[in-house]
Amino acid sequence: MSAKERKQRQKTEMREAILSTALKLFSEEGFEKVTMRKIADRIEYSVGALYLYFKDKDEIFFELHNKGFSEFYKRQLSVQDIKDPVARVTEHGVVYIQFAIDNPEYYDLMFISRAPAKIIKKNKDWECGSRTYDLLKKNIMQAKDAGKFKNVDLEVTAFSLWAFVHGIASLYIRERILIFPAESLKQIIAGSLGFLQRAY
Amino acid sequence: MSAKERKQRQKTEMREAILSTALKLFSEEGFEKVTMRKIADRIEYSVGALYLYFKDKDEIFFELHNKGFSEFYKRQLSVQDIKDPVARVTEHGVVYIQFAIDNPEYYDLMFISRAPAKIIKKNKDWECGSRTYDLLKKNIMQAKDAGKFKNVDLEVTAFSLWAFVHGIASLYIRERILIFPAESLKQIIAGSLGFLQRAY
DNA sequence: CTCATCAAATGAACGTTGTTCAGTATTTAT
DNA sequence: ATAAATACTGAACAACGTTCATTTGATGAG
Repeated sequence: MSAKERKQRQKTEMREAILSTALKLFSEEGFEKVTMRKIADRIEYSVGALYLYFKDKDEIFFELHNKGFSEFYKRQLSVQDIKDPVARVTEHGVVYIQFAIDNPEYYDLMFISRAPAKIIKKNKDWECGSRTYDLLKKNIMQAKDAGKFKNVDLEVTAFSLWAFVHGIASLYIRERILIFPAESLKQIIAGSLGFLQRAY
Repeated sequence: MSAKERKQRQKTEMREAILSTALKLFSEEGFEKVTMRKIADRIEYSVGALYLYFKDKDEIFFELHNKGFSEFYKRQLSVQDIKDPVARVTEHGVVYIQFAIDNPEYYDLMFISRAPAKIIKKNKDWECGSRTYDLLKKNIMQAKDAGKFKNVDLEVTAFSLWAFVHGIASLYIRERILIFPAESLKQIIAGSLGFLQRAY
């Protein structure tokens, strides 16, 4: 059955080619500038060919959104190196914001854009996101054992921390904090992460 | 000079007609579905006519964004009824999120969408936003006098509170919190506002 | 009242976009 | 070698924001 296997391999190879080309365009010009025709041009196929491998543009973006989460999870996992569970929780936030700053296009696609939302809705569980979320919750629980986050629900705590860092990241990416001069921005963000720790 | 005056009046009337039609479409179908042709159809003018009153679509959206801020400020101003300055700060957050839930399209345009960003950038100061922000800072200072927010910079505090509620609002609007069942969502949000108070 | 002037409004046209599908080329199986 | 299945093409479609040569309609002068 090597024929069928090869077929399968070629199919996934083509999918990968499309995705990596989309990713390149996407990083170069931002995901709003990525068009089906540009992708097709780069891989030297016709536009129509793309639709043999992906249902529509949103499906391509959904796959990129997954790739983003894979990189995101890797970064979040690195906080486990830290011994102190409380510092670990804080580091989740630092890493979160750093990811958003380093990969604004990815972040946008993952947490802001409506593009992959349809599929997220359909899948209902959003597995790629919850993996990281579970990690955060685990570390919050360990911080609880160390005496922090007393008298507050775990779900509420996790959501609060997420909302906080997402708020910072999304205001930054969608350019709503031009009020602050670029120099002081870093300090304000660092300061606000400090502020949040008062709630521990 | 009544002729010129009438001209002027007609000009602003037309602008208002365009804006209110755009607003209607916008509330009915969401701002991403609003097209120049649909606006033109409704007011029974040709597409080209719109461009005699607005430079481009973004300018229309920028005006709507301003209208949104006007309503937003009205709501935020209502917190001044509350005597206790600390409760007042908390109420800023409650009102903020309620506004986002009641007017998701407005909120999107005001704080998430890229549509009015160009003009925001050009104007540089974002007056409509800073008016509310100043109100918040004033109330934070009064809460400081009442013994809260000790040892933390005013700018950092204000930004932190904003980022927090914006995080909640934007995750809600861009449908990233489908994880939580709809029933418990309200409680989680209420809980997280409680969580934030631990940092006061 | 008539006519020239000028702003206001039109709508066809342009260059995009995502998506489709009848037709063509290529590969596979007999 | 030939038939069947699969892969691919690219013209075409509808909808988008935007532009501009043309037409319309109101205004004021003679």
